Amino acid sequence: MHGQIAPGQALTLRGIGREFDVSMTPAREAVNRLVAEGALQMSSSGRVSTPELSNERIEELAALRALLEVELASRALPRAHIALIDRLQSINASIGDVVSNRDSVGYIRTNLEFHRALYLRAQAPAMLAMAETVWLQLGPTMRALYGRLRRSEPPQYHRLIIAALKAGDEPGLRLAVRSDVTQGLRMLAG
Amino acid sequence: MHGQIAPGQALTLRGIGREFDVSMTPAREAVNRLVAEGALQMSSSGRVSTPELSNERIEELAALRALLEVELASRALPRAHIALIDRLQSINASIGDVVSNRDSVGYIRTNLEFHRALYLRAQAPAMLAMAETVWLQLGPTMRALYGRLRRSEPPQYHRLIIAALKAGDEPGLRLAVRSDVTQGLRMLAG
DNA sequence: TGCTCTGGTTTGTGATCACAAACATGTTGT
DNA sequence: ACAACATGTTTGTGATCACAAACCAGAGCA
Repeated sequence: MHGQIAPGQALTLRGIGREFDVSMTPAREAVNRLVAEGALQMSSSGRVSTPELSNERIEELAALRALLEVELASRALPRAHIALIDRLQSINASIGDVVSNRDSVGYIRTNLEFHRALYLRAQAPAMLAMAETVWLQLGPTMRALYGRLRRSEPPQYHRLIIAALKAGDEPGLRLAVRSDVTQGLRMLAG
Repeated sequence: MHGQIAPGQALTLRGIGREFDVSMTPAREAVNRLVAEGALQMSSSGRVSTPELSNERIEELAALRALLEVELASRALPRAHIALIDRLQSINASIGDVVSNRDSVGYIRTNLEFHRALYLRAQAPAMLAMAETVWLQLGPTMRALYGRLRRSEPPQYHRLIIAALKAGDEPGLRLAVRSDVTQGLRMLAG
């Protein structure tokens, strides 16, 4: 999810087992779960690797993010108190740190932490789980994205999201979330 | 997905293995995948069972169905030729057969087949996969639903969906799909 | 130089086993 | 009568093994 593995990277059960000092069995279980969620792809012969997403697939997943996350943000809006907004601003500030360190994994993780903190207030665990499944599918690709656009500051739309939350402006919030979610990925697919 | 298992039904790895004449290992893999997709729940001690969904969860999953399936139908609309509409009408007719046989599993399966046939035209595999994940989570609950409302005819909204497809009426299609998807589940939750 | 075959090696799969935790059941004590 | 306990059984977990399929590199040939 955090882009620690590049797209197309092959994985073996014995290799994963060695890496985490377990036998093949727990590695198999973990891999099976990730395949079920679409985070890893499995060839007909059973070999697993991180997926290399086509442009069509990236656009589809971006559309899914927009669909799900706009709804989650909308549901979180009436429950968004000042403590949440403070926390979002704090997370957003720490994105600046990782950005200056050229830490792509840290950037992705902190960015998703921003979104998750907001969506947790929606009280919609199944919907949040689906959004996280999409994040999981996009993880390796987001790493590649970060390599292309050399960011120097936190995402601009995060400020708009916070502003809309403060103002209780639902249409503005929906637009801001949709923009934030599709912005980067559209560039990658194009 | 088809409601063959009632909500709250407990499953054991050895039991599944016996039922399908395999050892625990393939049963374990299948169960793990289904747990990852939310189709089965696993207690802290590792016992698995079909979930008994709370009303809040049912409403959330209904909202997810509406969100995803309205989008899928909308994407399928420009590609919906006469052959697809014929097929949808054929499937819809066969719902009448299973309904008269009080065959709840057949009813659920045919109903989902109707939706899948439409959504396949959307050319959005990731989105369709998410919709099917929701169906999977709702499977046991839909069986219980069928027991309460004793249907005597195909879903009324299926006719509206077909009519909207014929007319190329996107707003009408969205409304019809949303109604069809939320109608039954709302009754179950209420 | 490029293609095909052919060994050896790697890899996933399913089965089986040992073990500990959890469960159910019957017993005992108050 | 009821609760606490003890015991025997069920169950999931992780490890290991045998095996077949897939992969890969090098040799041979056109």
